Amino acid sequence: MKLREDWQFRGLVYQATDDGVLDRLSAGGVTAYIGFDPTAPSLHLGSLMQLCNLRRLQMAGNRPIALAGGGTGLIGDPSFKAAERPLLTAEKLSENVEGIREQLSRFLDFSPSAGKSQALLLNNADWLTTISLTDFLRDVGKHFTVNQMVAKDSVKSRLDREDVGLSFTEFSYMLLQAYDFLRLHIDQDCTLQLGGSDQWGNITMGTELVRKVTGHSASGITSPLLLRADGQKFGKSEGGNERVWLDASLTSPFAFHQFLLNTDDATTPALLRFFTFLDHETILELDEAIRTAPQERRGQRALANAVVSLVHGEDAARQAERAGEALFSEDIAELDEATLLQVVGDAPSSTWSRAEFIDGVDPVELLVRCDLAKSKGEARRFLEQGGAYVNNVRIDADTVVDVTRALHDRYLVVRRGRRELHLVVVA
RNA sequence: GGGCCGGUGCCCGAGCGGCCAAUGGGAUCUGGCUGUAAACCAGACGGCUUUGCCUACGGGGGUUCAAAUCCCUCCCGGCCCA
Repeated sequence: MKLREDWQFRGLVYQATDDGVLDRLSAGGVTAYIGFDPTAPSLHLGSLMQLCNLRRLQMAGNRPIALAGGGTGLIGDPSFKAAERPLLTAEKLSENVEGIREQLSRFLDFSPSAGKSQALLLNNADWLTTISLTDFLRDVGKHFTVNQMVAKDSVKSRLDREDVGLSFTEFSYMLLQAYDFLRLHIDQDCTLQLGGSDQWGNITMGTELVRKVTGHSASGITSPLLLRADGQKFGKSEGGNERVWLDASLTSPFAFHQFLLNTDDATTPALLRFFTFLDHETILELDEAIRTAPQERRGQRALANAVVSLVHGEDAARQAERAGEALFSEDIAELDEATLLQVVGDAPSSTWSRAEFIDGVDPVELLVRCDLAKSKGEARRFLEQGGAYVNNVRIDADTVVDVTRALHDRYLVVRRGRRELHLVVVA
């Protein structure tokens, strides 16, 4: 299977600078890079597509470069952002870069045995923090007009806004990214940059700079923006709501698995294509299963298992799946101790002394102390609305939670709503 | 530096002296239906020792019986001018 056909089947290409680029990738031997913003100590679901794409092109015999934005992160990418971002400190950034390095190695082959397609991780802080301002303005800035920079869609909304502006710092970002491409082209013979569709403007700045400085042609490919069926962004939300992280300590494999399992029918076929390495035949079968027997959710199951396996390993995926089944379709009180612990194993837990349960614990306090409610008011609300459960039995504000409710005489599985869990161990 | 406009709850955005913990929309959350989905319906959505109290409308100060609302000042943002 040629990479070209595979990428077309999966719909991985949103825009490309030229038609030939997929053929060159299919032939192998191309060096390509994707940038990752080290704005957090872990990559999240939004980066997963880019990770998969790097992996795909490496498997096709090309050389992937993952570029950590330790330098560009100091500035902040304004592309399609509504407002200026707070600047991160250099220390924080280098910490984050380390975390990301770890995760990348699960997706890419960094070992010498990969030969010519051995993956590379670079940090643009290495060159961006050392180049002098005057050199930069002469060597890079000279090649672009403010006119064309202002015309970019990625910054247009910010220029039109009446309440917020666009600082020169952020405006310069696109030049820094263009310079990255130039450096990688000169130092590593890199001829292709990939990214999300929001990166199109930045990528074309890079291909242009490479062409102007070296006379060589460089290419760019963007992937479609991941959207849920209702048009919302997928896997994260700008408003600081929860993201789905690839780091197991930030998003447990169980939570990750559950998230994917709950993907709506309309979005699942796309995610199977973007996030998995399943063959085409299997994917088409799953498409069919989603259409004809949606209640079985075979597509979602395959998606969740494939992605969690990829990110956390097959054992973790199996365990997450088993935990979900036990939690949602079996009577939790029937489980033996070992199984129960496996099921709720990676939920947050706390240990309470037996003495606290002699007279029973106030349900309000229980929810708050289990971090399932942010305040007592919120806890009362959950109880009133019927959104609180102990061992899958709904409780209300008058329920006495004492040790007689404990499973195996020591476990209370406290749940809020559909799937927020906390395990209380009675010691 | 000057002129003008603006800073309200997670976001947008009303309010412009008391009836304001603050209309409305979005997001979010809980429940119902269902397939641990979507759509839809219902409810909740600052905190507490909850018929009341406390904290909140950029920060500080003031006027007033009473301020998100008026005045002063500082900080921050936008537009225009220098």
